[in-house]
Amino acid sequence: MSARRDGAADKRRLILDAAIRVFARQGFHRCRVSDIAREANVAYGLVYHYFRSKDEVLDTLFTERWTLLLDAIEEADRSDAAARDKLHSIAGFIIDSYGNDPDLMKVIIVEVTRAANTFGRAHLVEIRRAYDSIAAIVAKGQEAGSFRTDISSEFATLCFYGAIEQLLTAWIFEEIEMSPDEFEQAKSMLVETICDGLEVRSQVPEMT
Amino acid sequence: MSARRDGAADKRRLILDAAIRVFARQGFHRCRVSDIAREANVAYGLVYHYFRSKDEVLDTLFTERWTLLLDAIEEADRSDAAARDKLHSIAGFIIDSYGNDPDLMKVIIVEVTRAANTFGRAHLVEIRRAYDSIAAIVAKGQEAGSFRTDISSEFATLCFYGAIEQLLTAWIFEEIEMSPDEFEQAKSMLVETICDGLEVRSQVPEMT
Amino acid sequence: MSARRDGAADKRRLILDAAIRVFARQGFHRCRVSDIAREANVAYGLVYHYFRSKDEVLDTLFTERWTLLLDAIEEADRSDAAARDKLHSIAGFIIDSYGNDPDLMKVIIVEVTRAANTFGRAHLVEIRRAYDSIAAIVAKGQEAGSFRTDISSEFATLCFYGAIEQLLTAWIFEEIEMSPDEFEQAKSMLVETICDGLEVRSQVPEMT
Amino acid sequence: MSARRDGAADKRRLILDAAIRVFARQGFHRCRVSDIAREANVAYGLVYHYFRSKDEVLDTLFTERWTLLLDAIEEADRSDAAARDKLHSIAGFIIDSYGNDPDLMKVIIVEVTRAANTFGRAHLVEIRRAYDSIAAIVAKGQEAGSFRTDISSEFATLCFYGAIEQLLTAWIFEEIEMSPDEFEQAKSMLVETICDGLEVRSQVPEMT
DNA sequence: TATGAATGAGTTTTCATTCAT
DNA sequence: AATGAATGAAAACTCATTCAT
Repeated sequence: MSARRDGAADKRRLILDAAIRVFARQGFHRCRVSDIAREANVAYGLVYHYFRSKDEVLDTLFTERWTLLLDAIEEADRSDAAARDKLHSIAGFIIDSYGNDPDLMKVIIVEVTRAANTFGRAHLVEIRRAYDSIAAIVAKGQEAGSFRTDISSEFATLCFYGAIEQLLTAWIFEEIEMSPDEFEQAKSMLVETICDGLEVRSQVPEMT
Repeated sequence: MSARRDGAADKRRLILDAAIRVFARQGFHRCRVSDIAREANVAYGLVYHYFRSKDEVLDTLFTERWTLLLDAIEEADRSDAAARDKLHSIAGFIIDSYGNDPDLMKVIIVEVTRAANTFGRAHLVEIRRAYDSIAAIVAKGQEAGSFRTDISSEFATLCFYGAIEQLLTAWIFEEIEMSPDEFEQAKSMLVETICDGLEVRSQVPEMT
Repeated sequence: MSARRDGAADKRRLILDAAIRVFARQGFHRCRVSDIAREANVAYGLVYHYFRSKDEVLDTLFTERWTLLLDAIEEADRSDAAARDKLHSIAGFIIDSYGNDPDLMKVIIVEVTRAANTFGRAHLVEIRRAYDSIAAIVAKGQEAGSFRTDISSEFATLCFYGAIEQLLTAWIFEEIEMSPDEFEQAKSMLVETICDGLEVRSQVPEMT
Repeated sequence: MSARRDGAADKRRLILDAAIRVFARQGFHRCRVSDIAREANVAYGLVYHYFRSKDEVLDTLFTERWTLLLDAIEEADRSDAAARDKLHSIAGFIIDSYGNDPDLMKVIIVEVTRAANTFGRAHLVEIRRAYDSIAAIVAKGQEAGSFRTDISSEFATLCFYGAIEQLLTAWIFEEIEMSPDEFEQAKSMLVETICDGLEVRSQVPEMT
């Protein structure tokens, strides 16, 4: 939280980072606290010095990251951009998060966001807050006339977010290596799919 | 699998059905084998007479259902309908499955399909087979000229399936009660979103 | 509780008896559940099959025995004997209990009755019930004119019971071997001390 | 032990006093070293600067107080008073100790004197020394002809001390508030019970 | 003297699975 | 087929103690 002694090893951070790697590699449940400690090169008990429980380690990881996501969504919302572009920037943030730290995103998605019975439930409020913010963006797009109104903003949000998560899940589990270019393409394709749809537009040209 | 002694209580089925309820209620991990036995009104050991392990119970549940889904997808594919209608029928099958047996679908989605680290991984092949079949439908739509080709069929599939799953997840965890009508609407809105997109189509009428 | 298969080893009883020996030898806290299991020649988990926790094992041991004591006190109370004789029979019951099963009494006294901070507190109600019953006997003695009334029955009870417990504690920890005769003597001396007092009676005016 | 830098806060004493409160409140086992430190407003490690271990803190507390008791017994013994009065003064000292510092006496009784399996065993020698000194007083009373000789001095001591301890235990756990007057009464009643007995003396008067 | 981060051994409890009947 | 007692491996968590400043 505060700037600890510069240069000195911040063991708390060390533990958190080790946990990301271990959770990503073995999954939260298959990983013992001792695995985290060993990965962090730290004594067993130190994990409990900094965190009340193994759960709290994951909670911390999630909250750290999810806060950034919520900020990003809100920032996107505050801009003057078109709703479509706002969605692009949100998809972009999430995909870039994955690009920059795939292990962390894997943990967050697999262990929290999709773990509906355990941590997903525990963090339901925060997760829903993201949905709500996205829905607000869609709603403004509807008011502005650029988004259709026969599909509720909540429904649209589920589709949008569901598509993103499924995409990342595929990357994670198919262990697909993505190039920076491919990330950019994915962002665009995602927004195009959700905003323009898969169907070829009824070609008007022939009207000419 | 087969019709056992007719009329006699099929304890195996009893156990499977009890497992659905218990898994749905408590989650796979929070439920003990004894919970299943008690719910089924059956002796502890009988579960192990019919199933090699607790895992196998869930595996069985998943496979039973997923086979139906694969059949439904293939049947949809075999029809002459437009790609869009095929997608509608697939979404329809999944949503109806939820409508008819929400507990079972909850278990399948929460414990298998989204449990990327555990059963999701174990059933990756079967899950991917569904994706592939859907992707084939999309590809045919592209060949037929009704679906755009700048979005790969695999990518489109991820968006489509991700949207469905996110939708069901919301119903499950928000504990939203849905009427038959709302189910129908959801099917349509889903297909419309994915096929037509959220954006209002550039109005051509003025051409007239 | 019920008559289990006669002759067959009643593992529950086996565990309880093993626990008495182990608790007596090492003390409740210094003894691990695995020690009980090993002493009983039984698998670790079986202890938890029959008892919810290590605590429950001790609770059971205590309650089994304490119930007998309460019965003995009440039976003594119901007799027509003089208050003094009732006290004798209570002291007798406790001392005989020790004589017959010193390990069990050691456990009960050391781990429950004197463990004021842990199990003593948990069983305060039952312990107090014994005090109350004894006090009732004293009170009747007072009403009958044989016991002095300037010392409250509660106070008298504390002295009486405290003396017994201290006596047993000494036997337990000094590891004094007592012969049956000595036990009988102890009973009498205890009652004499409490009822007649240590001081020599004002000698013999009646001689004159 | 020694008079440390006068005026300066004697952290060692601070820790001891804090330990009394914490031990009394939570019990020795339920209290962590950090609880003592926090209660004393002192750094964690300082406890270990002054004491080798958590045990040593309790040992110190016990020994400090028990030494006073031993002194008091010996002083009583040295006086010319009757044995009965000596016992009164010993009971008085213990009861006053409780009156003046109930927390400390609670700790000593609950955690040491009655904790037969742990600290009671460790301090058996010192505890026995008190018994021996009391027994010596009784023995002198017997020699002087005021105490009956058919009850051994050791036995008498157990009754006397057991009664006192049971009394204090009741006060401690029933959380009975005692007034100074009641303390005085308790002292007298205790001695009367032990010396004169509970029974009404066989009335000789009628002989006259 | 004073601080508090760092260490790691120790134990209960859970529960899937096996097995004798 | 049916029962439920018996087995034992596995891991989180606690906390006394040490140690570097």
